[in-house]
Amino acid sequence: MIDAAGLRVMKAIQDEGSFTAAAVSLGYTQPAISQMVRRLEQRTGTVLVERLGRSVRLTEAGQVLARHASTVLAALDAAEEEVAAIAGLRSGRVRLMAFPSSSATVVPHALALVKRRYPDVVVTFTEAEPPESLAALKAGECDLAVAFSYEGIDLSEIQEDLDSLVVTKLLDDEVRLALPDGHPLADQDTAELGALADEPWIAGCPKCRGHLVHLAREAGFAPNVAFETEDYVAVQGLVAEGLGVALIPDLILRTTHHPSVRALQVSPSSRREIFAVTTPDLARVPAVQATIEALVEAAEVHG
Amino acid sequence: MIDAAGLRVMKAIQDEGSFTAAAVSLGYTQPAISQMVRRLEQRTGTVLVERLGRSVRLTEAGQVLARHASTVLAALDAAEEEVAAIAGLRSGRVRLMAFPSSSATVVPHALALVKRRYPDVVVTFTEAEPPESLAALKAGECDLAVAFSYEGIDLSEIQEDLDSLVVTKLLDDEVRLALPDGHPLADQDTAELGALADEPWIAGCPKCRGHLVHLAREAGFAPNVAFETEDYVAVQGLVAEGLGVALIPDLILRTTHHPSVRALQVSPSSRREIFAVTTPDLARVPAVQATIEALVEAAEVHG
DNA sequence: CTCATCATATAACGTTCCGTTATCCCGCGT
DNA sequence: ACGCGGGATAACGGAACGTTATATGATGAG
Repeated sequence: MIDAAGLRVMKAIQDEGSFTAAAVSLGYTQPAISQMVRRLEQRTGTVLVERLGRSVRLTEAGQVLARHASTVLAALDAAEEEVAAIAGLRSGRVRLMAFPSSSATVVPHALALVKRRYPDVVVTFTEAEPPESLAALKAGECDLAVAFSYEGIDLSEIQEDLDSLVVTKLLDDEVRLALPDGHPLADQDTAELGALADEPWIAGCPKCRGHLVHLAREAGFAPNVAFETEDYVAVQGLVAEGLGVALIPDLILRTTHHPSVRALQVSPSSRREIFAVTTPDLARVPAVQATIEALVEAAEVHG
Repeated sequence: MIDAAGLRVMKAIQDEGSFTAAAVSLGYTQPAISQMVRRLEQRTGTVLVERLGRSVRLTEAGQVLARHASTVLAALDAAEEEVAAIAGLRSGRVRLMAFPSSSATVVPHALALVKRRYPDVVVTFTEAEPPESLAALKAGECDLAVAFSYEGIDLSEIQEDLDSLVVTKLLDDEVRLALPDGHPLADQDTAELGALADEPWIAGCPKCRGHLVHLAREAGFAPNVAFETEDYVAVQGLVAEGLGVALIPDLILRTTHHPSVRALQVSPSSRREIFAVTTPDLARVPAVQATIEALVEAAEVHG
């Protein structure tokens, strides 16, 4: 019934004292104001201005509208400014979820980049393995996920999700074989997985364990998984003590490498892909875009 | 750029969880909401809603708009309600100016009527003689004036003003001749003015004095004005003491009639007209209308 | 007192906004 | 596989709102 434009006009009339002056101050022509007032008057069913010969003056009802104008216009401006701030990266929030081994390397670097460039953009960060982070993304609990997929295996499995999501490749992460220092193969650069068929294995997260099983099957054996932990420091500790061997992504080894653990190339080589995932809508949010860009740059450094 | 309708839509989407539900709650169709959101998004240059397969969810920027919606809509509703209250006589203010002798009779009665009918309409009241009250009306210092004009004299003089004003006739007020009790003519019902050519005269307000002079001239003499006061109680006191004779409007005599003062009809008879005056714009303001109506009714009682 | 001037009102017109109906497309659940 | 619920899109009509051109009325100066 009554809108912000009407209030703005009434306020201008009160401030300027005439239709013409109000029109100038609002960048309109005089008849525009004249008609606006007439429309307002017939909508509200009241007289809003007194027409004196030379100038005009607001009636009580007109003054009511002019008085409320400030409130409404201020709130409207505030809303506009807040949105503009988000659009202009002077504000904004990104809820990021990443899996543990990325959160030690690429992610902190990217967060630092974002913070340096856009100090007022807040990136909140939660650790989560790919299945949960993607679920959270779809549930609207996060805006951006850093996930991985072992090449050729469950990539196609997630693919069904990925076609409705925006995926940005960050880096390839070589999977290496971790052996204790005194192990017979420890001095080699490369080892075939089949040569370790009889060793006890130490597995990481469920997804990583799945990958191990897959690779082992291709090498012709079913691994004897003696330990299971998501903590790769613990994995390396177990390996160092000679309690088993493990597959460890290179990204982790570059961060924390136990001195008594040898890391060999696996043959045939296996890698996991790490990428940033978000929804098509969120991909167009400036703060999310900025975070993805920072992740890409951080990945180049760590690649 | 951004208007109240847009905010209302964003809030409805947030509250209802889908475009369709929002459309229903606002009484629109679904495409209307869809387009509204699209327009808002391209105007602000930001993504406002995430389209998930089944439902939608607001982005951060969208939430900002939804949050501000309450403020804006509340202020808008408040403004609308206040104006409606004025239109519905549940509120409103009338600044009334009336000349002294009316303020003792018709005006208080009218004010009581207004207060009884519309308890929340406030009528403020200031005493002023016609020239000032009409000036105040044109200066915007009052909304309604109760004025008088002696018939055939300055009526035409004010007429130039009155064609641009709204005049409502209230009543005719007979002008009577006040004589002291023992005066030779005191026992008559009627007296010719010429018979009092040699008496000392007591004049009221400037306008009344003008009327006296005018009537005397027509009767063939120039009155000897011995006293001049705007207070008609004082006038009657002077008359009672035999210090002079006076013309006094009947309206006053009906309120306060000095026991030793005789009031005769004047021949030829003379009356003053009492009317309510306002501007064409103000005449359409409900509270002003109501006050005029009350004045008319009060005048009928006092007529 | 008349005239120039300034301000509002009105008429006529074009554009934009914003709603509608009719339809298509997609994700999801049976 | 199919139906259904929900959003997007196209086409269209009307109302809102701006413009220019012009009339009307009040005011102040010569």
